[in-house]
Amino acid sequence: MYKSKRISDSTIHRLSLYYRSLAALEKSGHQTVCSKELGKREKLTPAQVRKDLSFFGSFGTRGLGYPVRELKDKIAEILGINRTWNVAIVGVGNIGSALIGYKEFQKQGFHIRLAFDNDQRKIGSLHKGILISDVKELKPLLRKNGIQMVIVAVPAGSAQAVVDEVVEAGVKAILSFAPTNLKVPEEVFLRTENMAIELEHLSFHLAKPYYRRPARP
Amino acid sequence: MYKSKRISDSTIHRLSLYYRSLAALEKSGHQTVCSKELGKREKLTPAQVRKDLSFFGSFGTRGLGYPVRELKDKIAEILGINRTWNVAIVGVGNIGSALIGYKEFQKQGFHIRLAFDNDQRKIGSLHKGILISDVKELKPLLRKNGIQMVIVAVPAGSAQAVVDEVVEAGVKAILSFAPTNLKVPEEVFLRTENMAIELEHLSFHLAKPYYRRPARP
DNA sequence: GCATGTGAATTCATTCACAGCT
DNA sequence: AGCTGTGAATGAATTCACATGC
Repeated sequence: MYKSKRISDSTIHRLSLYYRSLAALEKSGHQTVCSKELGKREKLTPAQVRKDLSFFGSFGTRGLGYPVRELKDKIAEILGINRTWNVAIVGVGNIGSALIGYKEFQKQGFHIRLAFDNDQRKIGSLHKGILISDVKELKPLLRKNGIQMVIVAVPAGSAQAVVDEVVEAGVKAILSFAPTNLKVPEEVFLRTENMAIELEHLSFHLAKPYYRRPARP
Repeated sequence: MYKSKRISDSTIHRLSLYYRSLAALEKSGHQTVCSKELGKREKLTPAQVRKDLSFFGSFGTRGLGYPVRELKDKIAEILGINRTWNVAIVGVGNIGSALIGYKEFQKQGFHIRLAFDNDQRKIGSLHKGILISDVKELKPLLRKNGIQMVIVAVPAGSAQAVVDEVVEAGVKAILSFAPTNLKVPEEVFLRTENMAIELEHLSFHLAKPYYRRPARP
């Protein structure tokens, strides 16, 4: 039962995977699913699935498995995606503009409410239905629109300045695509994504195949 | 000296981080750096830095630290980014077109040579200097152009079919942005990125602040 | 003295294995 | 019988601590 143990990033990540499998199972009409089946779909052991879920409660029935619909809803609640979030994007370059149009975000309840840039040619124009505002207006607009998450997609050189403003506006969650280290206060949650690093994993494995890890069970 | 131990994904990831810090240090004229300083920049312990590097050799000098330039070059060699790679992108939608224009890839030696789509309106047109080919031509064109890595940025529904073709063309490294589970043979290295999952980490922490992990040392 | 490189110790994550419920 | 939930066991990653060399 509901333990107050520290939850690891990998557990959260796997919850997201379970959520997607459960959504697919629900669509195909499954009522229940067992940890073995769920694990098979995500290439994880049944024990891993059960352990992950056990951090948050007991959602299954012995002998039967888990109710698909209920477990999906429960995970949505845990992940905080049983509601909508107001998101802003700073930087409407390559990545920023791609994310504005990214359908998956809408589907999961992440609504892009605002977009910012510092390029006068972009400011004031519409991009996929979103008005692009001047980044000078960042702080007041974040506040006024009740933005809860900000995606930073500006060049490395301007990222820290943007992040500082975002923090000052009271936003507690930031996802950065700028390839640089950023400082935020303790209470702000920051994740940094770097697409180039993903490709470096590939090149590492191509360059040094003998380091390659064996396939998961 | 050079141990043949299995290298974890997290170690590879950190090598990429070190590489970036070293590049910055080199630019600012530093000749040497110690594990403490490098660790501080990446929010890691000095021991972690030394251990990571020790998997691949001994690059430092006791009492002094590591030679910035040399260590950077060594890591580039380990990561396989001391050379260029031929990359193709399949799917010129939001994500795909963003990646075609993503400057960091070029900088790291990842050259986007080909782009594919199934939309007749896009096929034959230029996108940021890259000709968009018909995805029907995928297999022969990958072969003819010596493509070593493929980035899959198509909708979930068509991703497996694309991946199958890519595998048949002999490509051994795939980075997928499709939000779905993909099957590849043992010898093909596949990584799946999911932007929505990144946002779910944020919402998890916003929704349940009491689960939040303490800041790293 | 200073900082690396590395076994040993520790912490964290995963898997095992089984009691307990349906 | 079938499958969950969970302590115990194992395995992996990180940190400690110190011998070694500049």
